[in-house]
Amino acid sequence: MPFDKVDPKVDFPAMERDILSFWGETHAFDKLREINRGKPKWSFLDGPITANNPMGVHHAWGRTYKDLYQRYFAASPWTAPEGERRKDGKLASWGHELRYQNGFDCQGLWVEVEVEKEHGFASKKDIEGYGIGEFVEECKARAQKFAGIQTEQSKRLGQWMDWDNSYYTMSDENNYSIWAFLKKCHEKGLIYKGVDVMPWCPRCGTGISQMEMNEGYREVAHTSVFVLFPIPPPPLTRGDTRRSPDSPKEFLLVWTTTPWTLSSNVAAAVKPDMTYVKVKQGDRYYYLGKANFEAARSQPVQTADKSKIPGLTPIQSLFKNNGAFEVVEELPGSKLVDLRYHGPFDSLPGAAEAVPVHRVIAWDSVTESEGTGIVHIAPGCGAEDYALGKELGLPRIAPLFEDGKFRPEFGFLAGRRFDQVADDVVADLKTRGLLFAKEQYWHRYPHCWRCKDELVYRLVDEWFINMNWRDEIMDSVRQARWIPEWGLERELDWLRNMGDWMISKKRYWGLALPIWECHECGHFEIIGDREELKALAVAGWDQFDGHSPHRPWVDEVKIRCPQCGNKNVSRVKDVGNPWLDASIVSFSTMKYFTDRESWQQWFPVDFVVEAFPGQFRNWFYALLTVSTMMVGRSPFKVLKGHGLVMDDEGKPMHKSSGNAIEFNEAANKIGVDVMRWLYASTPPERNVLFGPHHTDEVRREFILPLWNVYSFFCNLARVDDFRPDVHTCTAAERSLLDQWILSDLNRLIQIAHACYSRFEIHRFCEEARAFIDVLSTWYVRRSRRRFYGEGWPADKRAAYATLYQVLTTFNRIIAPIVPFLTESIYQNLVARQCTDVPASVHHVPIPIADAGLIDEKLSSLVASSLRLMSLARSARKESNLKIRQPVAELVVVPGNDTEREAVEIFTDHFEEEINVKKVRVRADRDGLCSVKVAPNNKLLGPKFGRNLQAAKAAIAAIDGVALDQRLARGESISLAVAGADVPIELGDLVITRSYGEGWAGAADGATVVLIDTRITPELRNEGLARDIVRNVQNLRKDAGLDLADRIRLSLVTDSAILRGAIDQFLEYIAAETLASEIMDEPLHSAASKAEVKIEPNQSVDIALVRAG
RNA sequence: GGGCUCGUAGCUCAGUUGGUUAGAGCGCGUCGCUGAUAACGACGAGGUCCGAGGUUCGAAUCCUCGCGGGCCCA
Repeated sequence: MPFDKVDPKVDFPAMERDILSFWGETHAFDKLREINRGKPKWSFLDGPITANNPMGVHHAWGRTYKDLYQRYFAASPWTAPEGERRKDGKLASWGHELRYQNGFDCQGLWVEVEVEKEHGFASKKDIEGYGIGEFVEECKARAQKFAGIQTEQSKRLGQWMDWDNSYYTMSDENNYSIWAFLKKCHEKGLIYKGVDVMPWCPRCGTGISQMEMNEGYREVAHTSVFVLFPIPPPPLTRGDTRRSPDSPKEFLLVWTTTPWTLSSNVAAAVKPDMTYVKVKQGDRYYYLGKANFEAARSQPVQTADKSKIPGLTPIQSLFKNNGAFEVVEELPGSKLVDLRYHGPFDSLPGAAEAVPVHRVIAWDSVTESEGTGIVHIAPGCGAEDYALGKELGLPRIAPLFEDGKFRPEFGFLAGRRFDQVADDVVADLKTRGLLFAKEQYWHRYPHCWRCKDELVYRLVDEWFINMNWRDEIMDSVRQARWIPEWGLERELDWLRNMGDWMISKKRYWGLALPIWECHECGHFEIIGDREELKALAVAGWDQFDGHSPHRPWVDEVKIRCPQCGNKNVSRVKDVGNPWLDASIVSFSTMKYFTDRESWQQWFPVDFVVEAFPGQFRNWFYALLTVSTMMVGRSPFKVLKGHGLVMDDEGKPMHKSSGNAIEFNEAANKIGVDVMRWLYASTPPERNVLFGPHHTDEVRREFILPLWNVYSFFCNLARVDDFRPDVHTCTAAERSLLDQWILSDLNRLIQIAHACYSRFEIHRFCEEARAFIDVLSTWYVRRSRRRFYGEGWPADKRAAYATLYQVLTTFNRIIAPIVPFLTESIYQNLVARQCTDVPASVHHVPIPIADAGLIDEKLSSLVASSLRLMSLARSARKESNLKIRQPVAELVVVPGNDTEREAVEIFTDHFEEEINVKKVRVRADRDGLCSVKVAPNNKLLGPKFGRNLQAAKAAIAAIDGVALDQRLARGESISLAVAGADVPIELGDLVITRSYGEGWAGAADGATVVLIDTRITPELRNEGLARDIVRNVQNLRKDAGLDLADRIRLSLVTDSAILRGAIDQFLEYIAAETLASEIMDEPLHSAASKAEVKIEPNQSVDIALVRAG
């Protein structure tokens, strides 16, 4: 069957869609699995994608890696790079059996938030009013819907996966598996219910874990206040009439950025070894830190628009604003400790517990740089405050409900949200004379990562896994290979610093924590699976049976307390932290609980790959933790992380900033092969910039050159009826360039195996790009005339056979990266031409290198000639003679033996490429040039040390030409510096040369290339003839003529010079332009004609028409 | 606040144990080449190597201190 015609201007996205249909119709993926069934296993575990929105292009990076490595190992030789070769040359052992299981992350707050948005819900009350069951079903449906959309998008990306077998973290299997894990933790006594002050989202009504909090910091302004804590005067002594007992005149000056927490003040902290001052203003005395008092202050955050953020007034200036003051005493903080004071809101019933215990306490974390040096402590409202209060046994006042509103016992604050009371707190303090100053304070404050509401620190009950076994997890971490390497240290660092794992969330859509807690005696049970629950159930099983283990159904089940016999023990209302859902998948999805034998064959997995921002503390962490608990080892052998996708300008892509690119849009516009190549070629630890600029570059520098070589080959092969099985050649028939390109090809195959198998694909991409560049701009460029002749002489067969082999082999080794393009090429070049070949390129084993074809010497000869060629072009440029103008001679003074040999071997190529009549090699430079001598500091530095400057001066005085000749004769040279004669060697000097009349040159290092610039009349005529040929060719092309069409050509000119050139080179012109006839009179029937100015005042009228 | 890391051309980035005139790709300009090419080639313009000190004959490179960005932790 002839080759299909290849359109050089192909529509890649359309071609990709055709290939997708082809794969579908031929069941190409199923076929591949069939081929590989029973082969050694290669195990990959997919990190689940959040099934909550359609994919963006940033999802495609990781998914490109996942697909390309799976495609590689599905067709790789077992022992890369050598493999095993059978007698018939085919690979004996290749390919692996894979699982191809994709994962969807379905449960969690992010889905809830979207469903809430659809209904316009503002709080948890709305959800409960709507019905938890309904709500949960809608969350399920949403996850299902977007899993479907993402599946279609992933297929478009080219991912070959067992889509019908995708796992969903919301599945019963997954949820019950987590129950088993939690039970195991409980058996080791690691699960506990903790009270903690933690970040809390009042809108979502849930605690926010440490890992989540890190994602939500934003810069905001808060009203901060300087507030006075009055110090009650000591009891009156006899005769003292100056003070009245109920109006204190001494105050602690306290600063806080969260005025609402003053309602819950318990203590005030100072640093004992810090210096404090007592400042007198009017009849009042104020205590505060000395350094704090004197320091300049600045906002912790800056924005681009500085005018938006006012500076902070130094405390000293705040005093100045109120009139004269003086520092009357300096004292250490320790003197303030134990001082009693009146709290700012002691009259509120809710604060009553604290009133009798208000005092100054010692705390080392107080700083001289922030606030006043006296810190307001509210153990119910802040994490550090809580820790300190716990240590000292202080009472904890928790003023807020779940929704962030004050409890009724907080007087004028009752029922109002914490973030809306600052002004009233300030006003109230002011009325009572306790406000010293207020200001707008800019800082980074945590916000809910999903709904963006401000977080608040709140005293809550949550469930935790004690992580005191972190050392075991660290051992697991060390079992894996981390790419990039620093990932290992990063993960260990996280494990060292992390707190206990908070696994509860006060929400609706998620894992139902299997904790049944008895409110009579406080005992709690952790249920390990559904059967266990059924066995323990004393009520509610019927309502639950038939439902997934989710709220609200599972909440119906009551058990009997094994400790106190209470028959009404309910599940805690909490759902699980969503990272639990994804943490278990190396067990749940791989059938640890249901088919242990199969699990053992796939675990630990060979490879996982995900974007690393966040995952060190999320999925990687969760996966390692669970696996270490379950089986005491890392669940993966190799972990690869990659960076973020940025926009064209390097800014992070965000839906909200409007620079995110939808996957579908990009796929339809630029095609996915381009996208995949861009991702594969980016070093994983870097962020990738994604945008028209970068995708165009990929298309231009890789995809198009490949396509062009392919279309060049194919379109010629079609006309010539090339048959790969018939038109073969022997090794001896191959030209040097053929041997060279096969050598480079085989070297590239070696690199390919090394890079794929070590998961360093970007290195291979760079090599492949360089290969295509040199194939296109050198091999094909220099070989194309070999394809043009009639019949099948040996050289033409060699050219065809070689390029065919290069294209098909190269195509196979890049196929995992660009599966569409390569399938299209394979179908045309191989599948349609040969019988008994696999139906898809992805069914073909990836070839191994033939080391016997690798010729390092030849590669360096070609590299040298490319370098010389470049120098020669540079010399031509110097001569101002365009390349169409032939010149008499090219002289090369080689810099080394390889260059000498390259010129001798590739003389023909030099003549054609540089358009010279003769190429000559000269051994020496005598008489060619003048010489300049400069010092080589690298060698002379150590030799002369501090006399280097003097040595340089001596060298500047040397006569270059004489020195050059002496060196060429091998004489020794010495330099008189600072009274000593120091011998000089050849390398100590840098020698540059310039050239004489009639020659133009270029040099690099020891290499010199010269062009004879003297043009004889004959050379000039030939140059003009080439100009004419070129213009005729343009006209042919414009006229839409086919390569092989013959023409009748008319060349009319009144220029004697051009006439002479035409007459002299008539045959040459006719041959080059396929003109069967050249006339010197107008051709009136011509379809194409043009007047062309060859040189100033030298024009020719060209007209042509297809002959016969 | 602590740790890590980065700062080089308009942009994205190389730059080896310190050593000649600091490079590449993209973009820009000039010229050239082309019947596979949406290309390609030659040349050119474009640099406070973040700043200030120090070590050294010599610093983009090593040291110290700043400034700025990123990441991680608090």
